[in-house]
Amino acid sequence: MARSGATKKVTRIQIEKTEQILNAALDIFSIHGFRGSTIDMIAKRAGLSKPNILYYFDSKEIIHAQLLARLLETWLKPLHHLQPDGDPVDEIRSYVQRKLEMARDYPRESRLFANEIIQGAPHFYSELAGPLRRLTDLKAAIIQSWIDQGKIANVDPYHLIFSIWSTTQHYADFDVQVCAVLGDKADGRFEQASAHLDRMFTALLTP
Amino acid sequence: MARSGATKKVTRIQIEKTEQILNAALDIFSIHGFRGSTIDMIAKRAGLSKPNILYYFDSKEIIHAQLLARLLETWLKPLHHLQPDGDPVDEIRSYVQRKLEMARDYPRESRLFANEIIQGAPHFYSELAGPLRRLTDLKAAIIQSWIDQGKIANVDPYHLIFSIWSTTQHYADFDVQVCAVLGDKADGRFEQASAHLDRMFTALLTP
DNA sequence: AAAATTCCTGACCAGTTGGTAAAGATTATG
DNA sequence: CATAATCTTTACCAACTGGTCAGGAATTTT
Repeated sequence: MARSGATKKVTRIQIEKTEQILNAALDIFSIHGFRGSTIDMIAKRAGLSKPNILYYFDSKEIIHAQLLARLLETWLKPLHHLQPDGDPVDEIRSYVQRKLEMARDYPRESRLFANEIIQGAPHFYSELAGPLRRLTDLKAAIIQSWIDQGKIANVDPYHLIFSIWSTTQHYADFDVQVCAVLGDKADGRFEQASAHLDRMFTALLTP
Repeated sequence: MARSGATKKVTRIQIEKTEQILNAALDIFSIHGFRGSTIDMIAKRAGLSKPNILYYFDSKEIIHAQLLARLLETWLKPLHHLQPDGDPVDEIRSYVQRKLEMARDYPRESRLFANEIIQGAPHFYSELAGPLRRLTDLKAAIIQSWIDQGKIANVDPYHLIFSIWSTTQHYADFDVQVCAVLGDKADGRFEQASAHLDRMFTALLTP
């Protein structure tokens, strides 16, 4: 049975194995989505038996929930960095770059997120309507104040943020398509994307 | 047994029911992906029994394959419209608008596509590397020629196209997130997006 | 309206899936 | 080193899944 709360002591093996399982589960869930993944797939990937997985996590749903819970934290971090001081255009440009780096370095997390949202966020809606919305409101207000001060061009702050999310995550979620279309030019795709997106958002925002 | 090729005559009922089934299947597959969907779900949605579904389509995979086959056609149509004559900036702007209209009017198709790509395009890769790539190459060349003639700003044609795909499809695939973040402003999301994307790509492309 | 064809259903099957129970193997602890 | 606690496996189960089949119902054709 999975350790619940603070009642029992956490052993070395528990730490190792839960990490191992969550890592394997991220591989599987990020590709097949929740319903398309099986505990056996996760077990095989983790090099453990199915009942052994269920010794550490009470159910498939709990593994998934734990991955999503970890995810939001990682996911919102780059947006937290967007601060009112400093040059506005540079602030947004470097947010774009951080987001693109995340797409490059954490594609599994991006796909897990995308899978969940596409399916209507059945396990994640409260996080969207709660923390994500609050943070977005906060940062949209900062962007709006820059607009009001004439420091950046007049854009819809929310849709600017959507554009940043979509263009950067595209390079994680749709990587197969990007590579298929680029062919042998695909090797440098993240550098090309970096330059392109920098140019695009600079052009949009420079007053 | 499913009618194969031109050997047998196609009846009225066959036309109605196959349409009904494909429509229901699009509902289901676009939400749950291939592995996450069951024939029973499709049957229930179509108001038919499971064996009845399998009377018209030999297998679950064939239903999915047929949806994907129809999809590419619809999907590439807006890009076909991008023509070398006419004002370059306007050509691209209206491509963006057509793509956004598709995201608004055909969100299920967009999600079916997204699900397939996120999972590594297991049933669709040849379409990506074949027709999609060829068409993209063609249109990228047109865009490049506009750049060479100094009619639009210097951008990477491929990544410009990726930006258009990602920003527009975002409003279909991530609709739940968009609505959750926008709250009561969500009603006008497509009009806002239209104005925002028009501004963004105009700013990017105007020389 | 009879015959031929097409359509539909209930019962069924074999394989998969999430999850359990109990007993054995390993590790930590007094 | 004995003993308690933790960890792992084998065997298993009930529900679900894709798909089949034989026969009955509806429809079309003659």
